[in-house]
Amino acid sequence: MSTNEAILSAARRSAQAHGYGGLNIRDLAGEVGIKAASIYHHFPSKAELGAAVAKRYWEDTVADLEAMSQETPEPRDALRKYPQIFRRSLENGNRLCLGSFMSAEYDDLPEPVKKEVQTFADVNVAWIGKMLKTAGVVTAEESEARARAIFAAVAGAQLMARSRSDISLFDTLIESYREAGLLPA
Amino acid sequence: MSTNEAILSAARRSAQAHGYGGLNIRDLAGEVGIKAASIYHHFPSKAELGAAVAKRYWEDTVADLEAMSQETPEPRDALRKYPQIFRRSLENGNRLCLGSFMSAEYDDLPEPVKKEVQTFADVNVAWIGKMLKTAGVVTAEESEARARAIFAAVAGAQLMARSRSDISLFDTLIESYREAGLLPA
DNA sequence: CGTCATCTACCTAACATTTGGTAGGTAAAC
DNA sequence: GTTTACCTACCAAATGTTAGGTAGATGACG
Repeated sequence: MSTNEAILSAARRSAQAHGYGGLNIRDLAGEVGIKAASIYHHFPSKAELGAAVAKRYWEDTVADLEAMSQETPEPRDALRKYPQIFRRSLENGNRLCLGSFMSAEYDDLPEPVKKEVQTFADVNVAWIGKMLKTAGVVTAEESEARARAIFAAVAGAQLMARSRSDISLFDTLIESYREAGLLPA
Repeated sequence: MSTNEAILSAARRSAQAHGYGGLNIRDLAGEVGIKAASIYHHFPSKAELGAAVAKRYWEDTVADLEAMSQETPEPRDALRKYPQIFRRSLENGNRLCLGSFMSAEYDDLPEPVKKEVQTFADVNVAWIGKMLKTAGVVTAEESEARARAIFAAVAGAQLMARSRSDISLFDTLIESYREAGLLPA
């Protein structure tokens, strides 16, 4: 793994735990095993690093979602697996979805970071919407609105589970969404 | 309004916009119209101030919820109004529910603040659960799980709407929850 | 009633630490 | 010999917090 990638991945982990505001150049450098000043050899500023992290985050998410619909061609089944993406963050050190954390911090985010955060939500909603439409769970007109609702609800579930450090709470919340009819059973 | 209350209310507004980490003693003092050092005449530390803010926040929420079930005795109708509490934060300067913001920051919160954040979620879930049970929307055993799901979903909707600075998005998300059957129509 | 001590609510001034960021150097790779 | 990848050493700003002081209100007491 190149140093560049090591920085991006450490920064991502930190940002998922402490947010953009809590992301700290010195600690970040320490985790990568270099000095703080060396970070600036790879990224011109914290803002640009943050934007790069957020960009890579949604790109990885797109890849995960594509892999998911490849492995699970039945859109209903793929949709059922969707919450796993958020679950994995919790498994991985009780971390939050970067998009959720940065949404909370949104007003204080540098402009380039804001853009990428928006895109993260967009790609999620687009994928969910496509699955809904293909599966015929709801009408085509409703599918985008429903996709947004699912995305927001799953993010909320992750937020709540995290504050209790309780992954099983996440599971029961998702199960409740299914029982209520928000997610396909 | 006493200085003490002025501090609490300004701190609350700031924390709802920037989080606990983004809450800043100097700026806070500036908004109240006193100097930073004077804050420490009223609160021993930022941590204790944060805890006081969070405590007052859920106390106010309890009062709002009680008023709501007084004004709207039919629990189904009261439940329908529940999202308004979150909507008001968005109306009031695109602010987030303090509980949501602090849930995101949870790992970095001082201990006294953590406790109050938990309580905020508890009182919300308790109220929603009581309404569900009284209204008979779901079985008594399911009502707590469903209450948690509703709380998490509404918080998620607020988070998403905020990052787009779009209150109407919040409304359509809530409407989607109703259509899907998560919230009573 | 007057005066003296105490308390309240604020202030100025500073301190230590943490932060993002820069200047300039070094040593190996190409 | 230029470029790459890192370093040491520093800076300026921001942050939570403290020390110590002041002006006015309050209350006790001769």
